[in-house]
Amino acid sequence: MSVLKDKILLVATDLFHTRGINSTGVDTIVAVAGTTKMTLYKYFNTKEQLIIEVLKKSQQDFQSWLDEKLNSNTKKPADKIQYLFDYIEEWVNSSAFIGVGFIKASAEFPNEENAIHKLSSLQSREFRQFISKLAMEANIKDADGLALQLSLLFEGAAQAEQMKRGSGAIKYAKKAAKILIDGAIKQS
Amino acid sequence: MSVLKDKILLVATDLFHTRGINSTGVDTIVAVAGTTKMTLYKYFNTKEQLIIEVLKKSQQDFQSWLDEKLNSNTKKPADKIQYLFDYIEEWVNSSAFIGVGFIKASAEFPNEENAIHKLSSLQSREFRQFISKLAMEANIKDADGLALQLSLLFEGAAQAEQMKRGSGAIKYAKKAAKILIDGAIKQS
DNA sequence: AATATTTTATACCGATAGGTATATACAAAA
DNA sequence: TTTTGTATATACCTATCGGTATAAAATATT
Repeated sequence: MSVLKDKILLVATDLFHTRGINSTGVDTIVAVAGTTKMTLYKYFNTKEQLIIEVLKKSQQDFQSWLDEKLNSNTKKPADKIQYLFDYIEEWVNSSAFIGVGFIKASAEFPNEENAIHKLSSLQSREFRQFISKLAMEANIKDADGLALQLSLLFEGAAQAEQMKRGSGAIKYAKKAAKILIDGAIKQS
Repeated sequence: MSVLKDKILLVATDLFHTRGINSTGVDTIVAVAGTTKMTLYKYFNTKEQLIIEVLKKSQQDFQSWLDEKLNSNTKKPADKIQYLFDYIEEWVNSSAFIGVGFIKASAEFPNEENAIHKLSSLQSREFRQFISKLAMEANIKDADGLALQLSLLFEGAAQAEQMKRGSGAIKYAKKAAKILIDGAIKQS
């Protein structure tokens, strides 16, 4: 990938999170990235396409980071779900955390027919399925149900952190997750 | 309140939720409301002021509805928290539900210094305190902690419903809430 | 009925939105 | 060294943004 395309993606990601997507013009992006609109539109057909690529990259980066964290922990796969919120907490509390892309995007593009909204919805669903897989490996009976509940805690905590940075919401989300996981295990 | 001001507020509320706040221009609002910009700017100094009044009214309406529901149920105040998510479910599943204003607004105005963001943050905090009061009346020890957890479920479910209408997330949020409430009561 | 006052409608303001036509700078290939 | 193709920069397009000056219409007062 071109170094400039990468720079544009990086800058756009930051600006979208700190100023909002619709409030960030392409002129601002290229100015901060130190390039021009012609260059931007060479790599991205439209602003919508840029938004979509930003969202995809953000989610991929997070998933990769999370996968590695979970795998570096050499425990049995069945135990991964127990550590999920520890890593989520680490991620949320890291200085690099600037929010969850698909949460913000779905708010700015509420129309369910919109391509960006559809992608956000898909990413949310995929993350839930990822949790569900962890739950299944932990032999939890209602894996999908637990995954949905944990994803609500995750999205709620991300939301809370967006409203007030350093809210500490994730700490309580983690506690709630433990209660729900333990309860689900008992019934399995 | 003037009938036209009321109409503008109503139309703006709907458009903000269905199209997004930043994506809805004042021209569109007055066109749908059947009036003109001069009239709008007579009642609201700026678009920001209109947004703020829309947010305040939305939250007041929801709180009033919820209060009445909780009070019409003639149970002891200590039991109200047990029914909280039943009413939230009713509200979310009603056809009138179009989302939670402060959640969307905080996503569109991420800057913590922004007046709209500050209001969103305040409303989220106030709702959490409302839940905390219910928890205290139910003699729950860590009322604030439980309230925070329940608010995460609430905001997560609202988020999920925003991503995919009719997701059924609220049903599982309700189940999770029951587990957390029962657990908190046991420790009190 | 004539005047005074408020409300509404039209037309416009500069700034910025996303996007592009054209020209120039710069490589690599010949 | 000249040619050829690609990447970059400048300038500009139309549409729309939030907001307003001004004039017409409607209402109230005398």
